[in-house]
Amino acid sequence: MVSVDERYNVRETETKWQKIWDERGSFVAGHTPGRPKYYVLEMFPYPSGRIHMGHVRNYTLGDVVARHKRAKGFDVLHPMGWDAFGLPAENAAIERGVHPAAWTRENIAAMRVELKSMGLSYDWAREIATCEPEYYVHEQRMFLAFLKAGLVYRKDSWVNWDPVENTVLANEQVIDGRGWRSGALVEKRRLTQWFLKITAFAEDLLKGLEGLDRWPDRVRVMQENWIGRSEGAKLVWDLIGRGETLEIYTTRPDTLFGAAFVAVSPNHPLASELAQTNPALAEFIAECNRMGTSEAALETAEKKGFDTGLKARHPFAPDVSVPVYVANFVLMEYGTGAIFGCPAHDQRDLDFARKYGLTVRPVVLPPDADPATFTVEDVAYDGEGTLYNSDFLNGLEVAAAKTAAGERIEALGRGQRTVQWRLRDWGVSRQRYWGCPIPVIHCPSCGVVPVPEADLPVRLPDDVTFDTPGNPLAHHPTWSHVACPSCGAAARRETDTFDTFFESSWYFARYCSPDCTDAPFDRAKADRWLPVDQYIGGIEHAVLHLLYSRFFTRAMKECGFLGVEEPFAGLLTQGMVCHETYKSEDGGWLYPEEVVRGADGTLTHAETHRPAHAGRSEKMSKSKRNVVDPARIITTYGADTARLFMLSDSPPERDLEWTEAGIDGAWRYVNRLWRMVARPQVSLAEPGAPLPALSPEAAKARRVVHKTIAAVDEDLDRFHFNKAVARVREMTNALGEMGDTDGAGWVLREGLEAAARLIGPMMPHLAEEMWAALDHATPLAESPWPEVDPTLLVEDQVTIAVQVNGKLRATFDLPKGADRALAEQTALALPGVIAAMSGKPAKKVVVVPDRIVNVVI
RNA sequence: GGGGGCGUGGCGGAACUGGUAAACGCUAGCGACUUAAAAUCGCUCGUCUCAAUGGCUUACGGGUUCGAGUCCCGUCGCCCCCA
Repeated sequence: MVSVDERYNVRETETKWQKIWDERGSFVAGHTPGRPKYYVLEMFPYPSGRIHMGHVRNYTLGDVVARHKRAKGFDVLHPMGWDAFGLPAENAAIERGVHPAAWTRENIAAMRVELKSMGLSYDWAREIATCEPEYYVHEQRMFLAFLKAGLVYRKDSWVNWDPVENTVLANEQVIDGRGWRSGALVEKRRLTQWFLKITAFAEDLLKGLEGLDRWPDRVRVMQENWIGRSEGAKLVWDLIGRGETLEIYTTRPDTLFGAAFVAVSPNHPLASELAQTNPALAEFIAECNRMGTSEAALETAEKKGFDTGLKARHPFAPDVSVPVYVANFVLMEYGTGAIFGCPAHDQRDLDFARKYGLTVRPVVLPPDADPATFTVEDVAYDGEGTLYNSDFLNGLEVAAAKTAAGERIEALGRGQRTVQWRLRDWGVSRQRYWGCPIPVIHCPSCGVVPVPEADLPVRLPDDVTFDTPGNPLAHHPTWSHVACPSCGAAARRETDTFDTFFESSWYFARYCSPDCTDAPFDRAKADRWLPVDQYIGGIEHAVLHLLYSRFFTRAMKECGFLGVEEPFAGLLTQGMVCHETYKSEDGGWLYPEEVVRGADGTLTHAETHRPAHAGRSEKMSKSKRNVVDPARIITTYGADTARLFMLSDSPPERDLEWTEAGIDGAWRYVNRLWRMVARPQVSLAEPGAPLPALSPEAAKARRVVHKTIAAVDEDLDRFHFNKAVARVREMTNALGEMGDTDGAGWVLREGLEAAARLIGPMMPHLAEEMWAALDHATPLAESPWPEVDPTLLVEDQVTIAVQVNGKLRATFDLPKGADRALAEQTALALPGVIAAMSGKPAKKVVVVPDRIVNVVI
C-alpha cells in the first residue's frame, strides 16, 4: 500500500488527471476498430461565453454514458463543438462594437476552458465551430446539391418586419406584436425566400417515428402532431339555383348522411360575393374579422353563423338539400375554406345545430347501443361504431365507411380523397450577417445562378458595420457585386444567410471526419459511426431541431452523402435545472448569494439587511437571477461534486432542484469515499492476493459488492443514474459497517476497487485517484468494467412475507426454491399468523414461491 | 379547446412483468468526540393512538383481484405541447 494523503485535494487531483487523460489520448475515438462502435452526443452549445448549470447537467449525463460504454468495450465517439452562428453575436456587435467573429471566438475559448474543467471525456481533436469557413463551405456545397436534386425552391412568403430596425424578426423576437428591442409594432411583409422541401418527406418522417423506439414517446407524439397528417376528402355540392358548385373538405366522409348544413369561412369568395348585395351579411363578416381569426380565438368563441338562404344538394342523395351558412369557426386557410356539418358526431357542429334549430341525425351507432333508442342530446358522439341511417354505408365500421364513402365520391366524379399535412416547407432565408451565406448569384439575364464549386466557400466579409439598421451584407459596398458565373455580366450575390438550424442539422455527421476537405464528411466514416446511438439534450428541441435533422439526413442520403436515414437512434431529453427565486422588498430579483437565511428561516438582503422573500422554484435564468455559476461550484467543490449532484436524486428526464444542501451532501460523499481508501478501517489485502476463507459477515459484504456491480451496470444502461448513485452508496455503507473478521481486508479491497470503477463514469477524477491509491498503474479511464461473479448474485435464503386476508402478519426465511408445501406449512405455523387467523380455518392459501404466502380465511 | 403526462413522508425520490410501500439521500432533532467550533461518528424521523406481534396511509371516490402505488372507471389538482 502506497502512502496516501488523507486530505483530498480537489483542484490538484482534477487538473492532474485531466492532463494525464489528454497526454495519453484516453478518449480518442476510432483507435480500436475491432470493437463495436458507440456514438454518444450531447447537443452542442451556443457559445455565449459562460457555461450554465443546464450545460453541466447535459454534459455530465453524456459523459457518464460515454465512459460507461468505453469501459464496457465499445469504441466510443464522443465529440464536442460550437453552434457558433446566431443573433447574440450581432447584438454584441451593435451594443458593444465588437466584431461577431471576435466575440464568438473569445467566447468559445472561454467556454472550452470551463468545459475542460469538468473532466468530460471528449475527443477534442474533433472539435468544430460552425462559423468557420471550413465548416460552412460544406453547408453551401450541400445546399447546391439539394438545389440540383429539386429539394430547394424560392417563393414569396410573409415575414415579421421591424420598421424601426429595418429588419426581419424571428417569431420569438416578436413579443405581443412588437419588436423585442425597438418596441415598434411589427408589420407583415412579403419577401422572396428560400425554402427546403421538408414536405416532400412528410410521409417518411412520420413513418420513421415508429422505428425510433428509444425516443421518449412524448417527443414522438409532438413530432407526429407537428407533421399533422389527416386523411379526408374534397367533394363538391351543387348550389341549388345558382348553377355552380361549392367544394368542401372533410375528414369524416363517413358521416355524410348525417349532414345538416354546409358552412363557408367568412373569408370565402362565396361569402364575399353574397355580402356585396347583403349588408347584414357584410356586417356579420366584419364582426367575425374583428374577433380575430386565430385558431385559439375560434375554439373558445361562441359558434355563430349567418344563413345565406342558399341550399346545397347532397352529393349522395339528390332529393336532399341543406342550408348554406357563413360560419365564424370555418378557417379559410384549412382545406377549402368550406365544410359540411354533421351535428350528431362533431361537438362544434352540434353546438351550431342546436343554436339554429337544425336536424341532429345520428349515423354512427356506438357499440352496444340500440338503434331504436340511441339519440344525441348535448354531447356529440365521435367514437367508433357502426354506420346506420346511411344508405350504402349501413353496417360498416367507421374506418371502412370512410373508405367506402371516399370511393363513392371518386366514382361519382364529385371529388377525391386527399391527405392533408400540417407541416409546411422550411423557410431558411434570414436577413442577417452572422450566418452562412447562401451560395447563389442573381443575374439580371440568367436569373438565379449557383456559385460554381471552385468559388466556394462564399466567405462572410470581415469589414462590416452595424451602425445602419438592416442586413450588413446588403449594405456592404462591394461584397455583393460579382460577375455572373454564367454570362459574365454584372450580377449580385444573395445577401441572405441560412437559418442557424441549418448548421445543427448535420453537425453530428461532420464529427465523423471533421478534417475532411473535399466533402462534408467521409462517407465510409459517416456510415460506420452513424446513427448517433445516444443523443442527449433539452426537450425544447423536441420538434424543430430534431425534425430538421431527420429531414436533413434523408436529404443527404438522397444526394448520396451517406447511407443512413435516421440521425439519432436513441434520445434522452433531460429536465431543467431549477432554483428558488428571491425578491427584495421593492420587488427586484435577487441572486441567491445576495440572500441570507437567518436561524429562524427568515430571509434578508446580505448588504442592506432589509427583508427579502423567496418565490417558487423556476428554471435558472439570468432575468430572474436564480442562477448558480458552475465555475464557482467547480472551483469550490470540484467537478466531481458538481457531477455527482447532477446525477443524484432526480432522474435525468425530470427537473432538478439546485440546493446548497444538496451540493454539500455530494461534497461530503466525495470526501467519505476518499477517506475509505486513504484510511481503510481494516488493512487491505495485497493486490492480486488469492481469495481467503471469509467470515459469514465478509462473505455477505462480498455478495453486496457483486450485486451492486450488476445493478449499477443495468441502471447506467437505462439512464437510472439516481438509482446507480443510491446503490453505490448502499454498497459503501455496507463495506463501512464491516468489522475486522476473516477475509475482511480482502473483501474491502475488492469492494473499494469496485467502488472506484462504478463511480468512474460519474466522478472520474476521484475514481482515478482511488484507483491509483489502490496500486493500479493503468488509468481507470482505460480499464474495463468490473466482472461479476454470477454465483454471488443468487441468494440461498429468501425472506417470505405472510399475509392473512392480504394484510402482512409475519415474515420468515426459507432456502431459495423451497417447495410450496413447505412454505405453506411454515407460514401456517407462525405464531403471528395463528393469532391473526383467530382459530378460523384457511379457506384458501395462495403461495408465490420465494415471495409471499397469502392465507384467506 | 385538442393532444400528452404526472400526483408516494417536511423535501428530492425508490418499489423489476400486481406480491413485505417509503431504498438512497436532503432537512430537522437528540447524543458522542472537542476547552469550543467545524469535521466526523451514533440514534430518531409517514401518521394515529391504549405504544403492540396494533390501527390507518401512495390526491379523492369506486371497481377488478387471494393480494393494487402499480390494472380499469369517475372526480379534483398540477405540468408540458399545439393552439
